[in-house]
Amino acid sequence: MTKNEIQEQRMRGYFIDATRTILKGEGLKAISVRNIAREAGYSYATLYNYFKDVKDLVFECVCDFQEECSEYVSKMTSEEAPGIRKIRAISIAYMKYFVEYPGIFELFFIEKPTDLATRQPTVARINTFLDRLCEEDWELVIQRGLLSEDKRQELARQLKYLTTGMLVFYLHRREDIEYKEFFNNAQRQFSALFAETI
Amino acid sequence: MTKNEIQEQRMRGYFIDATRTILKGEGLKAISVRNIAREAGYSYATLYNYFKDVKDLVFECVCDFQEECSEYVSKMTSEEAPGIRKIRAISIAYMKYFVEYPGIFELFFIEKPTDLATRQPTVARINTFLDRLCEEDWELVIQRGLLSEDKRQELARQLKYLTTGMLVFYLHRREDIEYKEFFNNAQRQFSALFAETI
DNA sequence: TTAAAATATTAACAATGTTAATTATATTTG
DNA sequence: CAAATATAATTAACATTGTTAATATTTTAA
Repeated sequence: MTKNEIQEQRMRGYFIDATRTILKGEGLKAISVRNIAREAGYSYATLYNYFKDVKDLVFECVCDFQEECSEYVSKMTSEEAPGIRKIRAISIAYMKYFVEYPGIFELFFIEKPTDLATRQPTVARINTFLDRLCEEDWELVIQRGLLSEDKRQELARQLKYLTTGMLVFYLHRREDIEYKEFFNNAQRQFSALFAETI
Repeated sequence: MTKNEIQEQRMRGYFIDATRTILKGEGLKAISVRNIAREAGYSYATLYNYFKDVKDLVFECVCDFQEECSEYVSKMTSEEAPGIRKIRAISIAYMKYFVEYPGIFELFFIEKPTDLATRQPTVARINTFLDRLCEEDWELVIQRGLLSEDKRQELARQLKYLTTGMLVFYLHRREDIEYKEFFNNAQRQFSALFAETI
C-alpha cells in the first residue's frame, strides 16, 4: 500500500467510524451526509471524495458490524454445549444484537443499495451471515448423524426466514409485545422448528 | 352523515385513491406530498386539510389494500380443496400479491407510522391479516381433529414469520434468485412446515 | 348582495443528497 | 528555497423533500 493509499484508507475509516456511531446510536433514519461529516470532523462534500454516495458509505459498514455481531454472539453462547442447542443460542443472541441495534437491522435487511451489482458481495454476505455463525454446529449435528445434508439446508433456511420475520414484526412494532415476551415466543418458534431433530 | 361530512370523505377519497395508485405503481419511495397532490388534482397544501401528515394518509390505504388482496387471494385459490392445502395456496397467493406490488409490502411491514398509538388498530389489522385469510381453513383442520388449538396457533405464527421473512429477502434482493425459484423455495418451506400435519 | 366562514393555493422554511466553483494545502519543479 | 502545479477540502448552489403561514378564492349566511 502506497502512502496515498494509506491516507485514503484512513480518511474512509473516519467516515465509516462516524457512520457506525450514528447507526448504532440514533439509527438509520438519523443518517445524513451532514450528520456523518460533522461526526467525522469534515465538511459534507469531502465525503464524496471517498465514497460514491451516502448509501455506498453505509453499506461499507456491513462487514465491521458482522464482525462485531460475531463476537457478541460468541460471548453470549460460549458456555452452551455444541450442537442444536448451540444453534438455538446463537440464533437468540443474533436476534438480541439486532434488537439492541435496530439501525443495523435496517441496514442489513431493509436498505437497498444504489447499485445492486457492485454491492452483490456485501448483499451475499448478509444473506449467508446467520448460516456462517452456525456453520460449525450444523456440521457437528450432521457428523453425529442427527441430520442429513438436505435437512440441514432446509432447517437453516427456515431459521433464516423465521428470525428475520420475527425481527420485522417486533422492530417495526406490528405486534404489540414486550422484549421478554418476544424472546419467549422466539424460543417457542425454535422449539417447534427443531422438534423433529430432538 | 351531514353534507359536509360527505364532501370531506369525498376529498379524503381523492387523496387516498391517488396514494394507492402511486403505491401500486411506482411504489413507496415515489410517494411524496406533491406527487400525491398532482395525482389527485389538488395543491400539495390541500392535503393537510384532510390528513395530519403524509404517513397518516399512507396508512389510510391499508384497509383498502387488504380487501383487494383478499379478493386476489380468493380468486387464485377458489378451486383448492379446503384445509391445509388451501392454507398453503392462500399463503402463496398472499406472497404473490406482495411480489406484484412491492410498495404495498413496504407499507404493511416496513413503514413506521408517525404516532403508533393512534395507528394501533391499523397495525393490528396488518399483524392478523394472513391469519384472517386462513381462518376458515384453520377451523376446518381443527374440526377434523388434525390439529390442536395450540398447534394451530403455533403453525399460524410460523407461517406469518416465514412468509414475511421470505418476502424481505426476496423483495430486498438479499438472495440472488428469480421469481420461479423463489416460489419453488416457498413451496418447499411450506412442505417442511406442514410435514407433521400430513 | 354583501359579510362571514370555509377551503384551496402560493410562498416560505428548514432539511435532504449531490455537484460545481472556490479556497486551502501538498507536492513537484526550477 | 520559491514558484508552479496538482490534490484535497470547503463553501455555494440546486433540486427535492415535508410542513406551516400567509394569501387568495370559493362557498355559505345574513
